[in-house]
Amino acid sequence: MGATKTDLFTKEQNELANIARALGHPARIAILQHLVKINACICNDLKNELGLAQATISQHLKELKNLGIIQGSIDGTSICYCIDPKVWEEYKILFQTFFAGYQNPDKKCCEPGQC
Amino acid sequence: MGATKTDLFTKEQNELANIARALGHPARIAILQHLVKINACICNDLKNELGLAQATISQHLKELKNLGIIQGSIDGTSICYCIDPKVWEEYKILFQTFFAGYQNPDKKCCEPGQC
DNA sequence: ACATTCTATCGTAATATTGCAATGAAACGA
DNA sequence: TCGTTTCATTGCAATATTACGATAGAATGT
Repeated sequence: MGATKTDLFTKEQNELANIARALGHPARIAILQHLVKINACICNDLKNELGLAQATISQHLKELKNLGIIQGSIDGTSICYCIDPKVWEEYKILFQTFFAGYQNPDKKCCEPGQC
Repeated sequence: MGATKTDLFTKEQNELANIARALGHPARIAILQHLVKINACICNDLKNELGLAQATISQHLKELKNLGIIQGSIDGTSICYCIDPKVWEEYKILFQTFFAGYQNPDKKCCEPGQC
């Protein structure tokens, strides 16, 4: 035991959970926010921006790239990373849909005798 | 090493990452979706709904309760869980804001010579 | 060719997460 | 009171994540 039992859940549940888990680290949030802020590609200033080692940043970038939300292209000795607009939009809608599903019920929840 | 270096990041980044990580498991997504679907409190049918052991479900519920997105109230021998509308709305806006920050730039990203 | 720069990968250690059986604790009904 | 039901907690094992130093690979400039 110890591994997530993905087979118990739907494809959609696993997908949303995967995206959420990828966003579930402040370094990766910071990377994405930085990319959003400059609204362009970044090449080498990530090590100064975050306080982490180069190898660690590379790992986080790899996860975000695996998720598809960022893309990298080689530019000489450095690599340009930027947000993939399509995937960003797709995930945005996924979260929107998830959160939009809930409507605040007028009747109070978890009142005695309700269950 | 091995622990996340939360001190390197802002409170907002850590908060968003924490929420995302809590959503980063299909069982917890499934629990929330189930709560959304019935739009009321649940008391005991979670073990049948998911295929996990009671102890495991209890753990996931605890995490969601710690996050604040669900609340539980005692009803006899069972416990009613339901979504906390305020927190749900708060997190909904947090993710909306995060995703809304990015505007698809008109110029192509990661073109040669751009960096 | 050689040194330099930038990034990915490997190896390793520390820590966190996931899952379950077993055990507790609290409320209910007979 | 005693057994039942329901959920939380504990203890443990398996797996995943995080972080970094060291190393390797690829492109550039001299």
